[in-house]
Amino acid sequence: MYDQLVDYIKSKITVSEQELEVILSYFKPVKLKKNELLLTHGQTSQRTFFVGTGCLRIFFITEEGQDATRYFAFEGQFATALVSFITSEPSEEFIQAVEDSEVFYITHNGFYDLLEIIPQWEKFYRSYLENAYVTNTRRLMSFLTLDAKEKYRQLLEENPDIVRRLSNKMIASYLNISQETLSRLKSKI
Amino acid sequence: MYDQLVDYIKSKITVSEQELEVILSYFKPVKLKKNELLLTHGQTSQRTFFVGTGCLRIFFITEEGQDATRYFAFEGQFATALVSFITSEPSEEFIQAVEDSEVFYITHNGFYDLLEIIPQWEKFYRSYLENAYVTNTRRLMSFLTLDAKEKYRQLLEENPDIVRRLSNKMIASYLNISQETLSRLKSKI
DNA sequence: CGAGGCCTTGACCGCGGTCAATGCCCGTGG
DNA sequence: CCACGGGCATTGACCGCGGTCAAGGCCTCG
Repeated sequence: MYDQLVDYIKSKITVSEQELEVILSYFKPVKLKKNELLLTHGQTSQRTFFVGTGCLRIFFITEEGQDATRYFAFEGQFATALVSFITSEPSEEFIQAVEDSEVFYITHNGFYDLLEIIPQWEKFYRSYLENAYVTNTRRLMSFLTLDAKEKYRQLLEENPDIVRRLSNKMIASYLNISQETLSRLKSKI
Repeated sequence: MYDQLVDYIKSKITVSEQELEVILSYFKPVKLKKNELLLTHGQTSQRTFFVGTGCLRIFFITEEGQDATRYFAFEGQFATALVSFITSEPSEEFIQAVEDSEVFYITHNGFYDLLEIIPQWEKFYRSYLENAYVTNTRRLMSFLTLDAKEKYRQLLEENPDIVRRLSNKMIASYLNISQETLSRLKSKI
């Protein structure tokens, strides 16, 4: 049941079996129903999640009440409201299960304990941060350069899963366009 | 002459004098004229820069030939085309001196050597990545939620230096609005 | 002194957002 | 099992933000 998580960790760093056990002992499983929130605006992000089955999304709500999705995490991916996790300040972002899901979490304290206990964990965190940075920067560049249609095209190419699996509402929120515009785009393609 | 750099490093991590010397030995100074490029599109980002005097900017050019600035680094700040530095792939981004500048650089290889040699350097990199991530994510959120006027207002509050010191062209590029729009905004405030 | 770059201002217009109406699908309870 | 209600998707009408194009003035540097 922890297999996916083990595979993921081993794909990033080299650790002994003992170390692996220590690492795993910090992760706890949780089951989630669709739409359940793991973190809301104003709370401090104290946990990082690994998705076993289902899907989580990280999003925030603008002053006008629209939601904007920053990230979807499917099976085998990590996710958290990273800014708040790093700064320990109240989070702008929400974390929500998009479908019924089974996830594992490690607490912020646990995560930082591991940085002290397991030398390789620092490398794990490095890789996590690097990935998060690259993903986010690419996303920033897309928003600065692409119009609605181009954003949708890019999504179709680079993340067809998202389009296949999620509702228009979710997709529109991820592309930061209105549902109506997305609907019109789809009918034209 | 290396004082600023020393202060910066000491503010981030605790190192012995010997370690500090090792670290500094990896940094080389360069003088730059205004508009000089340190990296252009298609090259791999092999260096990270620390600004002693002057200002660097990181930007990229869209298909329509507009430039969009991702980051300004003033005195006492680090800067690089981080995505390319991390991935070792050709950079989308350019690095340019906005003014006559004096900077120090460390090469990608040097940087990774230090990760092996100086245990604390891993922590330095961690802090660097965390900052870069937080900055970029906040920026992404601004672009998703604010209109032109609000972006300008936010800039005035959070980075008045940029407004005071740089040309309208630079500011507009940073806010990702046209020079004309910025000009109209300024006249209204 | 001339040329080129930057800033400003006006005219125009297109992308994409909002509002509203309608249809569809699905889950829930009588 | 069917009826109803609520959420999601589609489509049309409208319009405003901000971009482009163009002209004119100013400053700087060679």
